Amino acid sequence: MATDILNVQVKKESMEPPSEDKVEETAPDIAQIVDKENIGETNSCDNDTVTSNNNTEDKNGDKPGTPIMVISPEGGNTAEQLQRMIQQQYLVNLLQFQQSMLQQGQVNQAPSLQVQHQTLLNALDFTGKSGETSPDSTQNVAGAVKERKQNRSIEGEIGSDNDSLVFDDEVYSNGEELTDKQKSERIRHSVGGRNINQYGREFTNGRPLPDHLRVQILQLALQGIRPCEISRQLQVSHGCVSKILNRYRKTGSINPGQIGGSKPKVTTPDVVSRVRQYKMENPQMFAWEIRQKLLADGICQEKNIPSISSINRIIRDKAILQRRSFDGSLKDCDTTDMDDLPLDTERIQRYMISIPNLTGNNMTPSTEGTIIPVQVSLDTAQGVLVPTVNMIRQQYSPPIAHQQTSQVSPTLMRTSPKQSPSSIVIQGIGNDAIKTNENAQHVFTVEDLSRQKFVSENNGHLQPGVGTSQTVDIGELAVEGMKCSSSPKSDLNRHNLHSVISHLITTQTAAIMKEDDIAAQQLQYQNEAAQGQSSETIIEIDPEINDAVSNITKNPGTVSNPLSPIVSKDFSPIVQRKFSSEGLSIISSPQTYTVASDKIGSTVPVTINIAPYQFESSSKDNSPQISPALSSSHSMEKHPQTSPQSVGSNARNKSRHRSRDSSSSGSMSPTTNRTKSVEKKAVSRSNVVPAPPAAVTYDKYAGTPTMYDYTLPDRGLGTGPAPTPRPQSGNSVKSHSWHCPQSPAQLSIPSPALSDRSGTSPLDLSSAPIKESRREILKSPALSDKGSLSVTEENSEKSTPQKVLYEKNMLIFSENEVEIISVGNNKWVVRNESQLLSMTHKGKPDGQTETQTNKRPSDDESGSPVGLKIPKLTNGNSTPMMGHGANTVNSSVPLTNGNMIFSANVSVDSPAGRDPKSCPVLQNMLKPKT
DNA sequence: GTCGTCACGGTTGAA
DNA sequence: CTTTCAACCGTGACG
Repeated sequence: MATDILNVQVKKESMEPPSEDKVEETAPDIAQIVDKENIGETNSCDNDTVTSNNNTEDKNGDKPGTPIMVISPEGGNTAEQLQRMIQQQYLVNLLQFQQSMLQQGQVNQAPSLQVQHQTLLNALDFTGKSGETSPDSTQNVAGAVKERKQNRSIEGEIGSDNDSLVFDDEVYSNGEELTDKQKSERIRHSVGGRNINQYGREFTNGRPLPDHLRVQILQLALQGIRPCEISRQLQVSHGCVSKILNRYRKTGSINPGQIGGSKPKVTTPDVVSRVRQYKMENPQMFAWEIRQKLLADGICQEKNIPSISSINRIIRDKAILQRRSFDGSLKDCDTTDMDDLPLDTERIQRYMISIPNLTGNNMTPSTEGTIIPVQVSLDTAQGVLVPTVNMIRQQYSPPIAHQQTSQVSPTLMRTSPKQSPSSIVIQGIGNDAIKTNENAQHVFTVEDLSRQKFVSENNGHLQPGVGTSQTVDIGELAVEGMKCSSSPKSDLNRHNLHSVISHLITTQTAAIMKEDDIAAQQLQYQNEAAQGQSSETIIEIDPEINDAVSNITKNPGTVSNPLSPIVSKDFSPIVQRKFSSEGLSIISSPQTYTVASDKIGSTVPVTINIAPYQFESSSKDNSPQISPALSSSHSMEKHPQTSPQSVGSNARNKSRHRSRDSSSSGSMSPTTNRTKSVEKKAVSRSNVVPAPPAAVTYDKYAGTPTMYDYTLPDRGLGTGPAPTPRPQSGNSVKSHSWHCPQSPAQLSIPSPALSDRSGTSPLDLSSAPIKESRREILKSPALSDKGSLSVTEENSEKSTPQKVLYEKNMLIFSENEVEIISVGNNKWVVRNESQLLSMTHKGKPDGQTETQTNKRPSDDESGSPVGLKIPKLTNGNSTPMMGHGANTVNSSVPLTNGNMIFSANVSVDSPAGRDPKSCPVLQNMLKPKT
């Protein structure tokens, strides 16, 4: 009351200081003060209602009933007023406290008022030298106020005090009689940032609790009063009381923290240069290693050491700069000679797909026609093939997206007018699920890409910068992509996922192809495959390719034939899983690096269903970072000459073949007539084991292919412990960058993975809450159908999962696929939401792109917002990329609270006969959010 | 009923 | 000067 009045008077009217005698009142005189206050006809409320008051007139300025004690028209200077105000407030606080004690019958137990007096002052600790302040000394108080002015805005402080002290008479007159509804209503109608909390006390959102209340909270707590009681008594939310008391316990202070302002910048130019230097000296260095080195070298101290993310940013910026310069160099290349190169585009495509990092990197859902160029450069110095991935970021977080676009390889972005009739849609590359669709409507073939100036290959040598010098650790890129995923959402992608999916299901379900159609497509595809037109089903190894593969395999580090971007004719590692006999399939491509001397990007249209995946972390067979599907592919890699049937269980093989057939059916033109003989032929051919490209790569690392799953956490950037090499060499993602000499734990870098998982990398999602729906999914018809194995099942067979990383579900529709990843409870991530969105608008294929020349994203940077104008890839027939809306805006938008987004594009294949709604995950997603 | 936690909407001030 | 961003705030809901 009195306190409130005082504060209000000072702040609002900033005028009359309290009468001098009041100021000099000391604790023993509280009774006197009380009397005066009461005399002041200020309150209609009783003494118990300490906070009640009549400040309304303060607000309104015209309301009678101003306490006498406060009014003093001839107020002194502002400092004096403030000083007096504080003193008065302090006294009132004491009064309130005493009253509270009385209420609780603790008055006798309370310390003397003098003691309380001093205690309160100490608790306030205005200047950090609270012991010097004394209510008896006006000068001291004034000094305290002055010091406070220096540290914090005195106005703000007063204002904060006011926040809790100014009450609306209307509110207060009702006092506790207000119902919750009324209170909430008041809060709703609060004006000027002032609100009324559930206890009826007015507060200003965002401003700290006034000091006197803080002190009271502390005092009451020290008296043994329970927080809930304090909360009620002081009309402060219990959360606030808890917070303040916790702070007091932890820090010994009840003062609020510093509000606003910025931390001193730690990424000084010196640090930046050092980081870049370290990275340049050792490109495989992890961010945490760099961090450690900064400390070791004395560049930084613990207090000003840049964070892992900062270091990564520095590195990324550097890489971007390099990429830009690299792109510039590519522009000068003569590409005319490349147009007629007889490249096997499908193989290139497959290899593209097989590259592990594509998934993780392609965080931003590419718009249609997005090509993810992949460079596999030869690190001759180390005798290791170092895959380099160029990411095309269509958009997204302005800074990142902008940077990412610069990484696009110009060669890939240039679309050759010549188009292959194969009509392989290049939409993007799914990291682990690739499906070709016979219905591919988007014609942008790998051949197109191949016709692009594949730079140096034609010249028989790797171009500097393309190869080793421009090598970018895939892990970093993947991490970068991951980070990108968390970037701000695109405003253009505000579509409600629920509505989108609903629409999808509605429209796509009706369009599901029938079994006959699927079979026909399979036949066609197989026929074509037999003719060597389709790489998907081609299992027979082309002698040339085989030789090339062999050569590369034997000399992985010395492969220098630029004209052999394709090592293997068949992308055998693509593991296809058919989950049902209905033509639904999930295809996982083992992520293996392929020896492609240039950047290749491709997309395969895929039809799908709902195929739940589960990634499980395991220190045993399967690395948690590799999808089960990849693991399964491993066996193939181990036995490259073994026919697919010999790999794994019969059921698996069967399912694999089925899925292959199913998926492959989508990649061919439906116009071709298919005969049974052709089918048989194709089948027989399919038994021939293709040379696995995986064998070509990374012999240095136990001869295991380097694979990278988008599930991989930050590998190269080191937010956590360096992942241990995968036990299964075949599937393990191995790169020198993985071999960390020192665990981050030694660096005191917190990593949840340390305690319970030894083989996971820092950003491993396994830390994310696990959906318990695994069992559900296994039970779901989609997976249990006819004994077909789900990836999850397969994975569980191989190893005992210690922790489920997350759950991935594939929404597969006739021509599109949406990958939905469940990360924790009610947290969903849609990897290629843009596709999802574009699917819903598929009725309006973008026809404006027909003649448009593809431009590098960097070219578009200047003119348009990043990601808004996406280069449209067209085929030679000027067929616009369809179905994925060239104008579709990238949207790795976290659903709900999804904190991670994986936006790798996944191609889709022929329609599946399964009802998408059978997916439990989808069902959950479609549930109205409560 | 109590209490810790956290999302939310807000404020603040340095960059 | 405005904008951005990251700190903080108290509240209220949740478990």
